[in-house]
Amino acid sequence: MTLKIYNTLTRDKSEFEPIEKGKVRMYVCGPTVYDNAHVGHAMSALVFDVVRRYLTYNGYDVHYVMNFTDVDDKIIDRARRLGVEPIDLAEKYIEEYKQNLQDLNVLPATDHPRATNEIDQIIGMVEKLIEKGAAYEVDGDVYFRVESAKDYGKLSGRSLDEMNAGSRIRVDERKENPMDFAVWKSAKEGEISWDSPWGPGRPGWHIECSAMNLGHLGDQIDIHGGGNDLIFPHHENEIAQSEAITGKPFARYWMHNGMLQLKGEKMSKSTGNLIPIGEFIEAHPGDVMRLMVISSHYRSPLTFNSEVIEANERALDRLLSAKKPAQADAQGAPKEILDQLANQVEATQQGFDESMQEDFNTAGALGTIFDLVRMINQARAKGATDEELSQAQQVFTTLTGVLGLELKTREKSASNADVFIDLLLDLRQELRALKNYALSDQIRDQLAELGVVIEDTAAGSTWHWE
RNA sequence: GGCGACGUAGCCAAGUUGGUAAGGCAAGGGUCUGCAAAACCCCGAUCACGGGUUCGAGUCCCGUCGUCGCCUCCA
Repeated sequence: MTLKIYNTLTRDKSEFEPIEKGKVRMYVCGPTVYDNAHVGHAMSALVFDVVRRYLTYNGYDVHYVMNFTDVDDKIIDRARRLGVEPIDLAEKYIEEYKQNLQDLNVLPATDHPRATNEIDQIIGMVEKLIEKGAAYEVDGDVYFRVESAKDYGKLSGRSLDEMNAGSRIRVDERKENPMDFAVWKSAKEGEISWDSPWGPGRPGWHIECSAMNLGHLGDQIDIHGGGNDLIFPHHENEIAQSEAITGKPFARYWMHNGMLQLKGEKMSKSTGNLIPIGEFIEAHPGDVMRLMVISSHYRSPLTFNSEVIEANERALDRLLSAKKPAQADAQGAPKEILDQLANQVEATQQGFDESMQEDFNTAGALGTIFDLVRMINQARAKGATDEELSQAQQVFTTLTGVLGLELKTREKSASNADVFIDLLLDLRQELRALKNYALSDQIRDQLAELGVVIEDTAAGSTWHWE
């Protein structure tokens, strides 16, 4: 396999080679847990879930770490306003996020570390940075000295000169360079804090990710992921800190997903245009969200609106159609059709890999899966038996599984109304036999209004919830 | 102002190293059906605009217009 990955650091696509053969160390920046997560977070989680699944599918042993930032200004502010402890607030949203991920069929990370569990490690790192002259303390705060990192700006493609020149940052006189950033923040009166050599305080945002990386994955990792809004300053700073500490190149491949666009704008807290994951999940299957994400390239912005949601709901139905069993009276399909089906299975397997290997081109991969769907349905329509369909359906299930699609066949229901609906269907069947179509259609229409969709086939009628 | 990405049919969207455009949704026509539904078949673009390189460009170069992201917390 020759997998190519677009690397933000080098700004090109290059062949993926892990540090250690057969193993992948992968870290993705998780959310700051001060409120419910929105579908933009879901996009990022889904993108990297697919990356992880594809690597696993190719035989890599993937160690996947996704962190939670569970202490920072926003958490503290919100907790204070709500009159609760910051830790409890964070805990609540961590649990909620984990549930969101489960609803989206995102595999749990190998580790889900949190900043507050890494304080000792962080303090140790800050000490080391000071020792090495890469950080300095002022009034209980510790700042990273950006000028100590000779290649600062290499990820985001900026230079310190440029940044300082057009700077919109209010200058803190205590800093040596306006771009210096906090690795340790002194606590204000009454704020949650931990003791440190510089007095009570808490970690800066960037250092915690460095700590969790180094602590859980080692000095060097293969893939570091996150939204492209994190490139600067977060990931830039993570590199500076980590490399200052270890003296080694930090992550080999930096992957960044594009932003989800709602009403033509990035979905974000500050502008108030957002949809919580929970809200979306209540209205649509998780597969719909996933389908939206994988039907475009992960680095592009994702168009998110009701039209696209609806289109993908239909697309999901179409995928589900491939799983349907043979017709009740299936006699076997003509050889010509079965040959075409076999060819399509092969073409799809090959096309899937070719697309995925090209920087995880999930949209292309999905396209070739839809080709298989059409061929399966065609074979079924031409009388293929379950036996004749089975191999193609297995491949279909495997490949959609690599993309993380659940494709749960719609259960008849989760309620105990089933027996009554079955009863109505039986009744309707008899009315149809008597050619009393007025009444039988009335049953169908009224059930439809209640969300029950009836499908008549040669072998009888079936139903499912809308 | 600086850095970066993008602009492909009504909508979403793919397009590997340049050789005449995947797929999904919608719309329309047809098969099947008592009628529907589902499924199947048929049907649509010269790729923002202008120039250039080339035998040949959506795919490389330059310019114009437009959209978006980052530069401040952010997936």
